[in-house]
Amino acid sequence: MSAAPSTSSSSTSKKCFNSDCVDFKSRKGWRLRSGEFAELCDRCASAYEEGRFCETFHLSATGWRCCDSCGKTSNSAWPPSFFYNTPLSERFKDLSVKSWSQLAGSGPVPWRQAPSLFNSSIPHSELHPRNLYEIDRLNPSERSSAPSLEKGRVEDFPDRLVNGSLKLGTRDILENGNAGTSSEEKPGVCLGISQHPVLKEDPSTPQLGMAISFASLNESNGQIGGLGTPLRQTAPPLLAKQFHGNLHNGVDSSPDTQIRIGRPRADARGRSQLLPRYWPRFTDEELQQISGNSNSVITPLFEKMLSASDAGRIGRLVLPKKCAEAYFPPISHPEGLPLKVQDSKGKEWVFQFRFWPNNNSRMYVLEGVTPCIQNMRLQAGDIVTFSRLEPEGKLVMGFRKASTAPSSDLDNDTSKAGNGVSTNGDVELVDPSPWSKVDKSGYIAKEVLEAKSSIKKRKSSTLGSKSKRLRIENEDMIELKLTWEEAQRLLRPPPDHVPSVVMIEGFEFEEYEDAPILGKATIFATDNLGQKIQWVQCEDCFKWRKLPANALLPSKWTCSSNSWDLERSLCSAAQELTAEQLEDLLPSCNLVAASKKMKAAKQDAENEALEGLDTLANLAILGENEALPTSSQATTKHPRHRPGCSCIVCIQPPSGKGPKHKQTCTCNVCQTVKRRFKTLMMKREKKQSEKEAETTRKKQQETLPEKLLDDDPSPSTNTGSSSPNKKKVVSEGSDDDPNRSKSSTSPFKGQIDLNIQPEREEELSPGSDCGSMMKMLQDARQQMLSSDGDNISAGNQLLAGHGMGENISNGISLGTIHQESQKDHPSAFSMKVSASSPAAG
DNA sequence: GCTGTGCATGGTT
DNA sequence: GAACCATGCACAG
Repeated sequence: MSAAPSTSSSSTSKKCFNSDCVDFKSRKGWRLRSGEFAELCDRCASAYEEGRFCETFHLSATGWRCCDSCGKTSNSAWPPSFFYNTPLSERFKDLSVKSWSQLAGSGPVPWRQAPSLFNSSIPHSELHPRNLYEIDRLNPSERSSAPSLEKGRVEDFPDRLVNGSLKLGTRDILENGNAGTSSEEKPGVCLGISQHPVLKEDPSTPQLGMAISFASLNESNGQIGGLGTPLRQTAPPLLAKQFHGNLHNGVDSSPDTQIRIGRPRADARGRSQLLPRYWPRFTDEELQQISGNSNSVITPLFEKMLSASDAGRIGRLVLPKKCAEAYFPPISHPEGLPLKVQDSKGKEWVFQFRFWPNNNSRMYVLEGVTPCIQNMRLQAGDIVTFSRLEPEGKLVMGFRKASTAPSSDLDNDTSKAGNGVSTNGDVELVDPSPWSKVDKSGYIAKEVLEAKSSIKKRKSSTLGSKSKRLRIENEDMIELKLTWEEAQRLLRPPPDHVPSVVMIEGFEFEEYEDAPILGKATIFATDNLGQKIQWVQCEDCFKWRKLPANALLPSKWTCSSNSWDLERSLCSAAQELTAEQLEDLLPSCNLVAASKKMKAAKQDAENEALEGLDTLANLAILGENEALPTSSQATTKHPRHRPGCSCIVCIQPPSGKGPKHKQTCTCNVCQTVKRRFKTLMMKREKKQSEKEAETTRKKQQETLPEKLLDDDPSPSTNTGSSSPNKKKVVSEGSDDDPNRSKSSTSPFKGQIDLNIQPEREEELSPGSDCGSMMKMLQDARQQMLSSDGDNISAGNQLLAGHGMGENISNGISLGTIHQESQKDHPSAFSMKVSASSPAAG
């Protein structure tokens, strides 16, 4: 076997991709892994188009070659191929008699056992939905215009009868290389296959318990097509377009046949039957993960975004009909079959694959998936992928969290980034919940953009198609709330890159030639020396650190990353910024709180305390008379919870009349509430004391002449605008260290009353038992919402400064942010905050 | 009353 | 308008 490797980079050369060729390139060949096309000379291009090259991709030796393993006898100097446009006749010439004998003896083969496009290196955008059957029906001349046949749907699914011998035969075929057929030689393959409607229930159809193996084997080796002897006579031109990718899946069992982990790859046959949203969009990493270190070939079958029903507790995963019929064993009885599925970790699950009669059709479901879904920590909006390992034939169920799910709409390389949102840690910008993730996949962006400008038209997406059900409900749209300005702050140009600024609807937008970087939100300022700096908050200790203004930070930043100030590279180091300074900085940067809140939303659901606080706050906000979603719904929809979560949040009944917490309760939730409340109160006190001090000072200045006459040193006559109790607070002085424990003169005297209402100092008493924690939170929120901006900011800033802003309940924090955003940025992204909205619930 | 099952309904493509 | 499919809902255990 010779190799004439040439890489995609050859595009810079004028030489043909085939290094053995001295001609100059002039035509495009197959798609390279790089996404470019191999550029070929006429001669090589013709050879390529005629299929005179190895159809097995050899990972270890890129480029063209002749391959003994797959039986190609083409000019050794000419390249292997992805079998793109390979005439069937060429392929079938390579079939060994042995293979066909075996095939003949294997009986009818489901159409789905036909060749597959697995491991195609052709991006989805290059793959036209086309199933084998369709392809099979094409004659060579038609193949050249295959795309025009896109709509040539196959009305009748091929029979999926399978018998036990088929598997062996199939495998044999696979192991013996190409088992393709040509229209000339095996004209009956497709016809025979297709003559049986898929829904035809043939009682004689063998019911294979773990039939995946056979199906997979067959399917993974497209060449097999309908292999029954009678079908051979009618085999249509096979395996043309579907082999955008190499056919090596199982075709070539030679040692050098290797999995090519490439993205995306799929079975064109299957895909042609499937809606695009079910097309498998595996990344290399995913495939690699599935395959592990084995030499198994992965056959991506399909994927599906989990609906609420799928991810719910019912444990029924509705399978796309065509996927089920294409890739799963045929079932003729509603009871279905048990199906072994291996997850990406190698754990094996057994689901019941069955169907329900439905409108003269069927609904296919996998039952019993709840444990698996929970094990994978999947939620509605996440994507489950089904693939098959060859030659084992194992069905593998993978998953892709919505946060990293490639856009099901984008068939381009951007899909890897997924959802149009960078996955490089920036997902924290949005809520990690499935719904928010759904959001991320385009909906929020769409809505935001629509709301803010007409920059981009709404993109219909798979998600959009499911919009009614998957669309974020108002009450779920709680996390992302950024103004353009804020969003701009998050965008950083790549280092040493100066963005150009464009004006859109009165807003300045920085345009980056290269993709901007979503960095950690920081506060830019100028230090005493007049130097531009930025303040960044440590993810761990929440202390603010001063960094050079040009420091480009990752979305997650901790003190340990502080290479600019080694003395403060530890969380234990004191914060340079005083509370006052921080306070001065923060009002203009609620972005910080917002971003942190979003970041918190991304945090794993393990932080029960914080979650509990959120929900408790929500409960308080909504009021006990306002219904929350049922516990199950909450579990499903709560941004930070997963189905089955039994934390205090998720177990809250719809009425909110969940478990009450006593003052002595020391659960995480209560402790967190206490801690936050304490901090909040400290901040308030401080604020008030400052106000009072300021007022007093002014008053004193105003009354100074009088004071000269009046020896009364008491400031008791001051202010009037402040609470009568403030004098006492003033006397206590402010506390620059928000972490410092409250002074003994606090109304709480070291004891936090979970039932108090923070803003009503007259009600602040240790013994107060006037309300529940929920009521407290509710009042707190109401106060914050009804307070002036300063108070709002104070509360928000305090919490943000303590790294809690992000953990405030949605209602509180969002309400706050919303208000400020509306105030400061009339065109702020107005992500609904119905969770905290009075209209909600 | 809860849960699971099977089917029906209705939105979406 | 048909097919698909997410979800609702009645019913049984």
